[in-house]
Amino acid sequence: MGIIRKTKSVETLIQLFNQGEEAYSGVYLVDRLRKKMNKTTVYRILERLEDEGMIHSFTDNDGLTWYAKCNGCSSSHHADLHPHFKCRNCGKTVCLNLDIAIPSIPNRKVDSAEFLLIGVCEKCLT
Amino acid sequence: MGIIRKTKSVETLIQLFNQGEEAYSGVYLVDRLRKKMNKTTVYRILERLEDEGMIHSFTDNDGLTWYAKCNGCSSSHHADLHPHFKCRNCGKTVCLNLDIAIPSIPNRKVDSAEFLLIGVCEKCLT
DNA sequence: GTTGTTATTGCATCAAAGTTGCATTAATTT
DNA sequence: AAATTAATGCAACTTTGATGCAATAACAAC
Ligand SMILES: [Mn+2]
Ligand SMILES: [Mn+2]
Ligand SMILES: [Zn+2]
Ligand SMILES: [Zn+2]
Repeated sequence: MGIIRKTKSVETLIQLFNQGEEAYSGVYLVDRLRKKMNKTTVYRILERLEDEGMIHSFTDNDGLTWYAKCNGCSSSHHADLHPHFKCRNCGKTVCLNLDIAIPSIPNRKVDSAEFLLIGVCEKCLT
Repeated sequence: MGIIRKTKSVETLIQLFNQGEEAYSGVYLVDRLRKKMNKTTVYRILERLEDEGMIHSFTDNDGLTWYAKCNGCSSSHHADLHPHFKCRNCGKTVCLNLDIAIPSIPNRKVDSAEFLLIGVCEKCLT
């Protein structure tokens, strides 16, 4: 699993993620690429890019899945323990380059965490 | 909005939440109460209980909605800024009575946060 | 207790976000 | 250039939840 062939569709998505540090929801990507590729293709490429360690995904408070470029991940190791920020006004969502302290909980093993901050972004504040 | 009439179905759900400190997913509740009430009714009562401030909801990493009893909330004020823990083995999910420090982010206003810890619960560890 | 009002429920139907099976197409290998 | 097989498109499906509407049942007024 993972990307094996560099198709036109794969290139399109990779380029999109490399453009900015923004995160994109699956829904948004399907709509934005509607004319270039099928929705099934979008989701399958996202899955492969994630397997490869090129992007990571997370779930927002509405249950939607978001995707963003990884920083220092590989197919063998996904190191994406950072919070995300979602603007409840414009929807723009980004990765936050912050360390979050994972609280240790007695008698439980914590493997991963999803931390989503919801608020108003810089643009929407002014 | 909010509960107005104490129906049998409402009583059933309230009792369920008062039994333990566990969280329940909508899917689980619909299935568990399948013989007592319609799934539409389950979701509508959950909505009303949340409006009332009796329960709160959050979204897990699979996009499912979970519900749990509130501690000190009212219809006017929902104070549920606490993390949740989900066992990836048995699925059991609970509220954690921990303070989480909401990081302040320059130029952004943070209103709320969802913090989900994923790991293995006490029972599944042993 | 009976009657009237309207919140609540059940049922059918719909909607959105993905997922799956399968035939076709197009990268990549030989 | 031909063969191989990963990737794609399309249609159909699944799951979670929401909605419209007629029937029912709380609750208030008498
Ligand atoms: Mn991220
Ligand atoms: Mn909780
Ligand atoms: Zn914004
Ligand atoms: Zn467990």
